[in-house]
Amino acid sequence: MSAHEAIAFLKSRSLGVLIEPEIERMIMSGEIKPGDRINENALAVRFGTSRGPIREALRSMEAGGLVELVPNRGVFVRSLDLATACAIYEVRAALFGMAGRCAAERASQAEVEELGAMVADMDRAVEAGDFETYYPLNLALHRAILAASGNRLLAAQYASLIKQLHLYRARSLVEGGGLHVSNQEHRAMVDAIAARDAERAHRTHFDHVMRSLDRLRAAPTPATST
Amino acid sequence: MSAHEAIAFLKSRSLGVLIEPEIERMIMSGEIKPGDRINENALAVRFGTSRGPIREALRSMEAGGLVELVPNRGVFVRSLDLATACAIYEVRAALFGMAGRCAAERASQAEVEELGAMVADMDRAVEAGDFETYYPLNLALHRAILAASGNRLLAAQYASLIKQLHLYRARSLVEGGGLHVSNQEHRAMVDAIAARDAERAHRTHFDHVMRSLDRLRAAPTPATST
DNA sequence: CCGTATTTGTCCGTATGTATG
DNA sequence: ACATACATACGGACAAATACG
Repeated sequence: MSAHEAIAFLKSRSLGVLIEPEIERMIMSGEIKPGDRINENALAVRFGTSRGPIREALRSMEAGGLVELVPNRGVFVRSLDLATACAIYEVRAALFGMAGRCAAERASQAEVEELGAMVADMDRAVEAGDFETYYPLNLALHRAILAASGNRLLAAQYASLIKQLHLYRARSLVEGGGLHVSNQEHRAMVDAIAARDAERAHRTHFDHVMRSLDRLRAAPTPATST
Repeated sequence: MSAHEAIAFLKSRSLGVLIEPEIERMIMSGEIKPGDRINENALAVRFGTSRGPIREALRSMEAGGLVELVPNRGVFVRSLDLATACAIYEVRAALFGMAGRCAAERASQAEVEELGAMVADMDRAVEAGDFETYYPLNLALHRAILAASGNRLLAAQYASLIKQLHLYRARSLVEGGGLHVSNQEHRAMVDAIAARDAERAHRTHFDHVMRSLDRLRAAPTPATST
């Protein structure tokens, strides 16, 4: 009875825990934008609860870096400037490099083959010029590498950073620009993992993110429109 | 008027924010131990507030990895097993390596000299066999390197990991064992920063933590007493 | 510069779920 | 296995601070 299981799951969790991912989704989808103030009462009526669980969820999200709590003023969706985005990229590079190292040491053979298949799919997407397919594949590859690292904390921290990067207004430039030329970097990363070469995996994964950081720094002040 | 400033500071913060570091201190000092359940009512009467701010503070601490919230059961001080502690060490190594790299690129000359002085102090403490002095110097050196990295997020994440490591029951073995022989590693780290050699700084800092991880893994199941 | 309205911060009461005898 | 005691989870209301006219 999946219905009973679902109800049991719902009842096994506090409302705050259930509400938190919903608010996250509202931020990620752009329904609420960086800099916007979040009205506790509005959210409470929207979710049909009181303000207590809302406040708890927001408190948890503050620790995750998605919102800022200003005393007696309210909670604001965090807005990242370029310098902060670069700082996040540096941490991300460190974590991703470590993920590559751990994956080279600990990934199962099945995981290695899965990574190789993903890069092959991305190659085909690049050949076909199909960036609508390439972008989610890119995200999936990164997630798969973090999963293959066998370090849950590493994966969680990395995922948290990715969420925070969505709060950088000009992120479209970074996401869109130059991705098609970087699949050879993906190939080098997965090759190093397949060769069980921890040092090379570490370096290729680290450099991959650091090159993205270079592009981010090089990007001029972007046009804010669209 | 520091008194007025203090009062203004107190009033500028919500109670939950003020209570959070107090609960943290109770955990760090051992007043509440890993695995213990935290009674919200008891904390509320202790701090002279209602349970609302307590719950908010605990919710924030959950995101920091210090406590676990079990629905309808309560909050428990997190208890780390060896595997989780090792996972934290891996993330810590990644962050610390990046901190060394950034410090080599961005530390001010004054900061470099300060780091050198700290290592010299630690050398003298080792010579004198004064480990009561050595240990806090060791912590201070690590903090100074993170500060010199110029990346606030990096420093915050690293500090969070150090807090979490206090929840590993057998940490005394890691803290006490083999520290006196590692000051040559500190010397190598600071030398690399002083030479502005980012690659070497990255490697020496990374290896420094990874060697600690090796000692942690090599440590047999410890005696739980004392 | 002041009064008003809105929102946050806090407290308390009640219900539900868990643990224990 | 049942009933009791206890702690948590939620809702609602009051007070304080801020923003606006």
